[in-house]
Amino acid sequence: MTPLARSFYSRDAVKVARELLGKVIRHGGTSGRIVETEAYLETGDLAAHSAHGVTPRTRVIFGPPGHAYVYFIYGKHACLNLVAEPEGSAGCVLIRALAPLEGIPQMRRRRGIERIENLANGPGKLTEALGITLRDNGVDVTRGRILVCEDDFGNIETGVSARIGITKSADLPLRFFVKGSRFISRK
DNA sequence: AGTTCGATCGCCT
DNA sequence: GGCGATCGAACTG
Repeated sequence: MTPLARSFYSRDAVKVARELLGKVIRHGGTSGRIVETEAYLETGDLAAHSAHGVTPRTRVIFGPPGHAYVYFIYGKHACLNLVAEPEGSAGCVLIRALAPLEGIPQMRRRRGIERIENLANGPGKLTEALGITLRDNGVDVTRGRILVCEDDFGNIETGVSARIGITKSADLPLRFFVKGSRFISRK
């Protein structure tokens, strides 16, 4: 399983979000297939953390593509993004759900539940299942502790919808998911 | 230094 | 389907 090249990420964030479906994320002994993503854009997107420019938190988003942007939300959860667009531009992709592949017993222990559909069917759940924390912010996902690899699955039927859980720029069709997957966070 | 608010989750009814 | 937990980032003064 070869990691995706940096050139994969150095493109339009919408394209990257779509094409990440079916790819595999690994961390430690755990991995999962991406079944749900959301794109966050540099322009015309008030929901993006980067909407108000570079801050200590958002600096990674403006940095080189193919790195992890991990942020803390609601006093509890870490969420994983992959930085897209060339360095200096601010697109990124939120990973919202995974179909668990390897290390499922460890994921069950970390999550404290059994049901496989619920191990990684949400942005806060999948970081807990894979053991990804704020310390992984800025990691190079083409060669670091977190790796994103080519898939060997067949064609994917892609669904599109508005993004989940936001109030600003809420109607843009920037959520992508594997149609019919049992592992997505919502229909 | 104080305030507001959030790209969520899980428990409760 | 509704809501409280929980805390850091960003903004205000």
